[in-house]
Amino acid sequence: MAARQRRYWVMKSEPDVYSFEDLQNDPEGHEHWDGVRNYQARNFLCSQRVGDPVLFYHSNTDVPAVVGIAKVVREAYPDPTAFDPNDNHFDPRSNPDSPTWFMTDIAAVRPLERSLPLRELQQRPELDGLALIRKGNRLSVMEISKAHYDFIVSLARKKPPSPSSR
DNA sequence: GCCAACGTTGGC
DNA sequence: GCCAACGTTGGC
Repeated sequence: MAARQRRYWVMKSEPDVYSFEDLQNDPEGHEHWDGVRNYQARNFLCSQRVGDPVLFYHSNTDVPAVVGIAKVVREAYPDPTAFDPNDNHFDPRSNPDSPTWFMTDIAAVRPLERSLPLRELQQRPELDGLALIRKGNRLSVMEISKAHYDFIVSLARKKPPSPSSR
């Protein structure tokens, strides 16, 4: 059977809550991505396959930016926080017999050579249409095209734009 | 802290 | 099924 086409992802996290450094330093080498309670993001999670590359994005911080590369190491399985009445993400409609919410495990691969601020990404015409830079975007898990993924990874190897050129 | 964008809820 | 109200996200 032919292998499924590789898909590429962006996953957002607030660095005050869980940063890329936290992922790198995780004693188990990976972290489960729980707490997703948006159907579109859930569907993306369930489409992830082991080995898929993930861009790690820091949101809700001084300089929102893509900071590192991770990868999927375990495919979707039920998110137990949905069953826990004491958890912030408790959802009484999800029951263990037919769970509504899922999570995947991801592991850090490496940090980018330099982090790429949202502001800079928004200025690159090559990234037109990228969901991450669309205003009002609130998804914590998004798909990204291979072209956009490759462009972002290569952009991190280039020098940042000089302030005078803005 | 403000506010725009968006998803969800619930009255009708 | 429509849509106003509300809550949340997240850039600024």
